[in-house]
Amino acid sequence: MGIEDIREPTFLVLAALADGAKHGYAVIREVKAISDSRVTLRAGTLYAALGRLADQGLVRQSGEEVVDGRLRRYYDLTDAGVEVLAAQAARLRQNAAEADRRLRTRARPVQAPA
Amino acid sequence: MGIEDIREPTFLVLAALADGAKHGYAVIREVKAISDSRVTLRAGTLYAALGRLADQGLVRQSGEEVVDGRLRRYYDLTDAGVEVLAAQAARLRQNAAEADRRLRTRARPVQAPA
DNA sequence: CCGGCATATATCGATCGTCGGTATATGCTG
DNA sequence: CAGCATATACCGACGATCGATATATGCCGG
Repeated sequence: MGIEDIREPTFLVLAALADGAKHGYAVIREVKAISDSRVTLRAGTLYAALGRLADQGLVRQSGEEVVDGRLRRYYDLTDAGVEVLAAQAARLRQNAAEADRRLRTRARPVQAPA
Repeated sequence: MGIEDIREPTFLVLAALADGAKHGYAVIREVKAISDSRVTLRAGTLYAALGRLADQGLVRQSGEEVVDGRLRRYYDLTDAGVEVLAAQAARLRQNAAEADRRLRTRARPVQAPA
């Protein structure tokens, strides 16, 4: 039960990093933007997720920076992270398509005669 | 925080019921088929999920039947269940599309000169 | 004819990701 | 100078899922 089981918040963290390295707080903002404000990550969720993803080799730290006296710790996807994100995205697409297909079947109760 | 937070197993239960009423064990088989054998529901997961979804008004019992001396308890989506499933599917599609878009951005490192 | 497997339901403890809250610290703005 | 955005991090609680177990029937192969 490793990298297969990813919940939405963790998926969105990977997605937020997909276009380039970001620091933690920026990830929180980005996830909110990506999800149309549906998902607002808690700090606890973010740093726990980053730690887990780092342990799984999907994310790595890519430098630190000090801006306005505040530390910024940057994170980025690894090659494995890119692959896993792509695979997960495909899975979501597949699940959504399957659900839609089945809903359409339900919505076609009687075949209208020609 | 109610119906917004649906994990993959619960989503697949709703999807399995989307094309018509089924009994519990059939849902387990259907979910396995839908997901290309990626997800094999545990009985505990299924009945807990059905109970939760019934409490939320997304699923209802639709009759019982005895086949070969074994009880079959049928479950079906409510109208609300259909709506929630469709909304969740849209969300998955959106998340997947966003991830793909960002991965493509990453994959375009240098603009090739004309 | 009997052991094992598929069918079918259901409950229970353990695990673990997420939530909500708290802590700490700096800089900007009203 | 109070409050908010920025920025990091930890901790207890919650709850969905897992894994195991229980019970019962019918079918099939050896």
